Amino acid sequence: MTELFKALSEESRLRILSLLLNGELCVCEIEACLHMSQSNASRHLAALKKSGILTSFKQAQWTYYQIDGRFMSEHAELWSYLEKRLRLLPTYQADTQERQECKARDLCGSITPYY
Amino acid sequence: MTELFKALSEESRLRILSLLLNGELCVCEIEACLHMSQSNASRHLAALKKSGILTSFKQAQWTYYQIDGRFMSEHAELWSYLEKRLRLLPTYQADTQERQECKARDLCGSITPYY
DNA sequence: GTATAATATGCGTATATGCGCATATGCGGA
DNA sequence: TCCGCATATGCGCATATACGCATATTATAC
Repeated sequence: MTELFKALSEESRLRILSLLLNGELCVCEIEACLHMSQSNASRHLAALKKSGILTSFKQAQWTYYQIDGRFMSEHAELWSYLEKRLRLLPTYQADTQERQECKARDLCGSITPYY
Repeated sequence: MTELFKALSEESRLRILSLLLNGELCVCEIEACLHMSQSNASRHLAALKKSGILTSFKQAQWTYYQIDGRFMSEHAELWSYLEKRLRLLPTYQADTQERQECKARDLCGSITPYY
């Protein structure tokens, strides 16, 4: 239980989660949206995955991370709380904006081109 | 938001919260139930208070801590989640047992003698 | 196979956190 | 007012965590 809260007690990780509310992203996209170093992004994502909040899958040379469905169902109330609060983060608007620009620039060979 | 999760990401503090599910306790009772040092108990309680989860009131020379009503209402979903999970902590049964024995021994001049 | 790109990880450093010990502060009773 | 108990807090130490830099690993394209 502490592991879960530890994972959630870091601002960068909460911002990552807020970005993932709108669907999966690869490491380099997170990196770009949050202006953080590659190693830093990778580590935070690994931490969130280790705690059970995220899952990942590989597509070519990219690793995509997304919210774990099991996490959402097994921690439904916590997740419902998070979902609302993450959108209220002071950084949410700007980060989401970056996300769109990032997708528009098609950084990685977008795996989900049609939307 | 990270402040809240930071407060919750420590096992001793979660155990304290689990004890407070059954009503307010003073520092020395927490100390006795969880077998922790006085300074340690005091600090954890101060941290939980600072994060907005607990409130305190003084009664003679004792400081009593309890879950803050505002926290429960302003973070209703999180609280609902916590309430359930705290009772599932592996330490919950034993800690609660200690709590009863503690109350029975009437460590401090119990402020709520009749129940 | 070789080169290149994306991601993961080892290492060192700075900072944060938990804890014990000692001490300060607050409160009540003699 | 002086003493004793409950609580808070300063200090030092050990450990954990976040970060950057460099390097390893994995996958693709040539």
